[in-house]
Amino acid sequence: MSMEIDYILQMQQELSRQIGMEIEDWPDIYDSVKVIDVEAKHCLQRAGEAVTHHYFVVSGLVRLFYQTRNGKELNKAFYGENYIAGNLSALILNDPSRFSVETLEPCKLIELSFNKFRSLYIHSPPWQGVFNHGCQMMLIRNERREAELLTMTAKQRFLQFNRNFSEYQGRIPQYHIASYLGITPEALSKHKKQWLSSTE
Amino acid sequence: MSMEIDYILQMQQELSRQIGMEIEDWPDIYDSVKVIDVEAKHCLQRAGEAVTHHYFVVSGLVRLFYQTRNGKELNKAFYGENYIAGNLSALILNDPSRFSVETLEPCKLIELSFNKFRSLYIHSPPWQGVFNHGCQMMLIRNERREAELLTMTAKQRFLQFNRNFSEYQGRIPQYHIASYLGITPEALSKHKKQWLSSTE
DNA sequence: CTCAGCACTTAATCTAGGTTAATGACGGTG
DNA sequence: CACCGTCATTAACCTAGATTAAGTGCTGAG
Repeated sequence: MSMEIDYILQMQQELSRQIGMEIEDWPDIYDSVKVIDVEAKHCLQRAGEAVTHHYFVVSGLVRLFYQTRNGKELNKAFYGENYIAGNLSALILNDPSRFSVETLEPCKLIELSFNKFRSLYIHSPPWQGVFNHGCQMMLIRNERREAELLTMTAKQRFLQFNRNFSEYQGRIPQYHIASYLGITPEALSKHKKQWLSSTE
Repeated sequence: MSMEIDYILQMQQELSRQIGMEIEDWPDIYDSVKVIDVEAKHCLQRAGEAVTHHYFVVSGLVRLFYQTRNGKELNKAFYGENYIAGNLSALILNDPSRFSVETLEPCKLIELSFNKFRSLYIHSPPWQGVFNHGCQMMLIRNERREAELLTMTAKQRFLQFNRNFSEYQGRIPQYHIASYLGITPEALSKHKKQWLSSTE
């Protein structure tokens, strides 16, 4: 249990750092937070269902993905250590989730109650800061992604991916990378060598 | 000049309505705002250049678009009456604009100084509200767009476009619609009838 | 050790949409 | 009126990536 508190303090420090302000007075949230360990390939959230939790990643790696009507999965993002795999659009709109969330590795996560966070981000200044900063970062990220999907070829997106996600180098299976790029695993396998060897 | 004030009041009312709060104490901004009329196809912002203004659309229609290195333009969004064609990512990152802005029709615009808005959104509660709400709406919009680009075919995106932008029905030339969808005008022209006639 | 399952590769074929280029249909202007 | 520029259409051909279908290699459970 004292371990749990350590993780929560680590999260609060890390969030302070990310939003770029020193925060002293985090509200006590021990009652609405749980540190959990889950195996790889564990489903944390299913698209179309109501959101019950956000997840701060203490260790491990998770992916967010959309699903097409014919069952294909398209990866939206990957979140590793010290990031929150949250669902801001669900929080803003109070809608069911547009995407699913699944672990790629065994993970240690801090499970934050969705409803608790809803009241925190309205009433508690530090969490307000986390929320607003989160919205800004998501906006930037999504805009960059929009530009990539519209203006770049699969090859360019692949090279860009390697730069953007170098910190997760080797931890994301190739077929999940393909899915992030919006191409098939076969296409990525076919072109990979050529793409990596060519300049530009 | 009294006309100008009318437009600014209209803008403030409209913004209050959009962010869902009654705001009484808008700061006086008459000195950092200008009501301007511009012809169609007028360039308001060039990608890669520093942002100097945001634009509230009093009447008319503008488009935001990315540019590829080989000169192709990919439309990002269309903004009509009562929307702000702003550049939140530039504001957040203090970076040059990622996209260009151009009028599609003769427009009446309220030109808001970028720097003035930067200080307003930090210090003035109503503009803080506008900024935070704007971030949230952009986040939602961009996420929806990401999902569309990843999971839908050109046909599905076209039908979706007609639903989402029905308010601008007939005001956006077809080649700009194609560009928004991420296909060529020729491809849209070729498939349009079939796409519109088929169910789903 | 063996087998099953999963990630990845390879290759043949198919298709949506791109490219190029020619043709029309307007609408504005001299 | 004739001319031009802009947008839409059409058609012939091309290409990136999808689809399908075998295969390979590794790993982990029995």
